[in-house]
Amino acid sequence: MINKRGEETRKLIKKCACGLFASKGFKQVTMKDICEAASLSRGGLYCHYESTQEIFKEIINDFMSRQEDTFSEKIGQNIPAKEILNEVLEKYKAEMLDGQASLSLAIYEYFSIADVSETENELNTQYLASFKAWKNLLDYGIQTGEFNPVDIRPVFDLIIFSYQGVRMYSKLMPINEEIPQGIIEQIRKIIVKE
Amino acid sequence: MINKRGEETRKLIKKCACGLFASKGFKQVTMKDICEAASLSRGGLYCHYESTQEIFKEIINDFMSRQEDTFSEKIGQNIPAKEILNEVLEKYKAEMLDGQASLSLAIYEYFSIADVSETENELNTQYLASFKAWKNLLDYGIQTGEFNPVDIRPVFDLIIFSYQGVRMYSKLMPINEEIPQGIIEQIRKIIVKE
Amino acid sequence: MINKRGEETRKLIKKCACGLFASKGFKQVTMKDICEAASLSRGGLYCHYESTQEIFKEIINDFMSRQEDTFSEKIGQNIPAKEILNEVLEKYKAEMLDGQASLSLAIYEYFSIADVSETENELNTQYLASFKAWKNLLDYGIQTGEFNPVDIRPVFDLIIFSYQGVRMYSKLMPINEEIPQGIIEQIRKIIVKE
Amino acid sequence: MINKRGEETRKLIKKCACGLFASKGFKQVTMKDICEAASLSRGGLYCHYESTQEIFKEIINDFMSRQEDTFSEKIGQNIPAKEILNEVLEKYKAEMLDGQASLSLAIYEYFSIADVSETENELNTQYLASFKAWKNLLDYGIQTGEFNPVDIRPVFDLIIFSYQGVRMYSKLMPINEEIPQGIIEQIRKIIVKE
DNA sequence: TATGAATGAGTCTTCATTCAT
DNA sequence: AATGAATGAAGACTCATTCAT
Repeated sequence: MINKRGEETRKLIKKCACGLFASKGFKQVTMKDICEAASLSRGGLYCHYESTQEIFKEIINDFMSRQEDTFSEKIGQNIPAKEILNEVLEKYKAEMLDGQASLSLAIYEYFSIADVSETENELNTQYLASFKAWKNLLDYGIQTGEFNPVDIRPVFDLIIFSYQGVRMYSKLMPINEEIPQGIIEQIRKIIVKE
Repeated sequence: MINKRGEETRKLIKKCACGLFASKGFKQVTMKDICEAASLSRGGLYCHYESTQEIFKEIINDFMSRQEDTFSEKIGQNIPAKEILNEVLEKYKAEMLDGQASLSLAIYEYFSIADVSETENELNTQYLASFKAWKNLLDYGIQTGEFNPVDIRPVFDLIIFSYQGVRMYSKLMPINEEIPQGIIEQIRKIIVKE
Repeated sequence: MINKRGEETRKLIKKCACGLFASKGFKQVTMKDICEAASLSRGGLYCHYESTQEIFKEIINDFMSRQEDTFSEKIGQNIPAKEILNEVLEKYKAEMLDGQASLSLAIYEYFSIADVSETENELNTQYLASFKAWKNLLDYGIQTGEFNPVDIRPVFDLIIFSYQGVRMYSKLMPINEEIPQGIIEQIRKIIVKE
Repeated sequence: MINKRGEETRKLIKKCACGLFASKGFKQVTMKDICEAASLSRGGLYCHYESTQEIFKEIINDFMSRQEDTFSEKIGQNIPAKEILNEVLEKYKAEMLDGQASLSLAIYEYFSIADVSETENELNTQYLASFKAWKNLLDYGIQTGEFNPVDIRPVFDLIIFSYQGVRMYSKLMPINEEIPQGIIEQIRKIIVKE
């Protein structure tokens, strides 16, 4: 209760900062930008965060903690693998198209700062978590006979990196709907039987 | 040649700057960094280039002009499509692994700076040039019966974006040889008959 | 006593601040440092003191009011002059050695701030008070025949300034016991007969 | 020749900074103060010096390198010890009176900054050098029979620390001529025969 | 061409100080 | 009395950029 006001300010800061990071990348955003966006004084911002890194990290953590392994839940409900796959591919497609809202560039910049990447390779962690989820889905689909018996790891890599590649480029050149559409169809072809 | 020495200095500047861009990205490199790396005085550097943007642009242009459509030459020599494909995939694989030398991050940063991307979308140009080359190769292979009659555009997208995705990540997390290897094999499977 | 708790807090603040002043000097200590040292909030500290100057002044005043003319009391008890002298010289020696606890540097800094030294020259007041005490002692010793008939003022100056000089240096370079020991022996030689 | 302009600027900076340090102490002087005093822009000052510490250090070094052991030269010329002593004591007296021009406070502050005093205890070095010079003089005077056979070290300490003590106080309270005069006479009495 | 001194703007960061609670 | 969020000013530092030489 006592720090309710503080918590709200922090949320506001993160919200404003998130918009800035999405549109400008990581390095291009300064503490000054953020305090202006949040209508806070210089010192006021420093009450809550010491640096853009700290703010960004918190945004990323909030975001990642919201990411759950939705596959396993659906697998437990015996939803057909094909259906789960379609759903996630549609989601990926939408994200590939939404270049402006994406933090991709900021994330890449952030993780390319030396001392960050040394300590905690959260990107790798996220990659592994994502792999685990996909492996579950593919194993499940193969077992139910809906999917081809593909090599899971390379197929996953193909999916994830083409997805990331497009997300990145979507901020830099016009990506029309055909590109993500074409990519997810290729992926479906590889995975789904027939 | 009165400006021979000048040309050499420019080359030196580009070489030094290129190393900096590859390791630090675009924004993180300052004119000061470059003149220190090239052992030039502040004013000396400004005799040749006005900004980091100008230097970077020239580096990129040099690089792109070196990229030629090597496929068409080989196709003209009737080299088997499979062989040409293998060669380029091996090259891609090597590049995916060599994170440090890659300008990926710098390129993304550079093109994400608003006023640049407005004027001249060189990235899109490069994408289209690359597509043209691959289309030639795939058409050729399909015609000779070596390749499956794939949908050219989506297959190309899958190749190029997964390649770019890995290149980006190779600067941010450990990419072992399996990943590129797995990806190019998947691609081969899609393209090559049997 | 309604402000008992307030008085305790003030004492705590002074105690913590005193440690900071002794180790860091005057200017180097901020209100922020003090509230952290005293585990008080910013606003909490301001309830009691307006500035570091105010705190420091109170510390100094407390300290000075504790300094009483102990000589005159002892003289009244007819304690031999030699004995009184020995006692005070031993005390001085101990203080010269205890560089860390000394507020010397902070005092110098504090009094060298223009607007302070203009108004109230407490340092001079203290000097004069100290002189008065020593004059009593030396007169007494000379009268009892224990001391040489020295020129009181210059001898006092020699004592007090060499004492202050060593105290200052004891914070800045290693002062071993020999230095204060040698100094007080020289002083004794000057003062005490034979 | 090439950096003549630069060298002059450095001298100007040191001159202006020296005045500021003498009147305000060390910590109270900011880079901003110095560039204003020297009519230089912020960046211009940073071209030459990185910090007030660096400037101060250079001032001190310049000053110390000007300090030579003038005693030994005069001893070599067989100038009477008494005369040499008188000369140096007069010099000390003048310095004790000139509180405003003195860097004492600044020096004390500077050397009380932790990381400085750790590495290089120049104050101690200076103390030892000064002792060596005085030892030569006193030995010489004792040998010629002009001086009493005093204990050299404690007498030196008495001289040097009372001198330093007065210099310090001369910035903080009114020091009239009597004080230094009285002190040097006491010292003379101790040292000189009769 | 090349040097390096100088400028000035921009950002970072730290605090004294205030104020609603 | 006490909290801690917020303000705003001061100072540090870094660079892009210019210019006399």
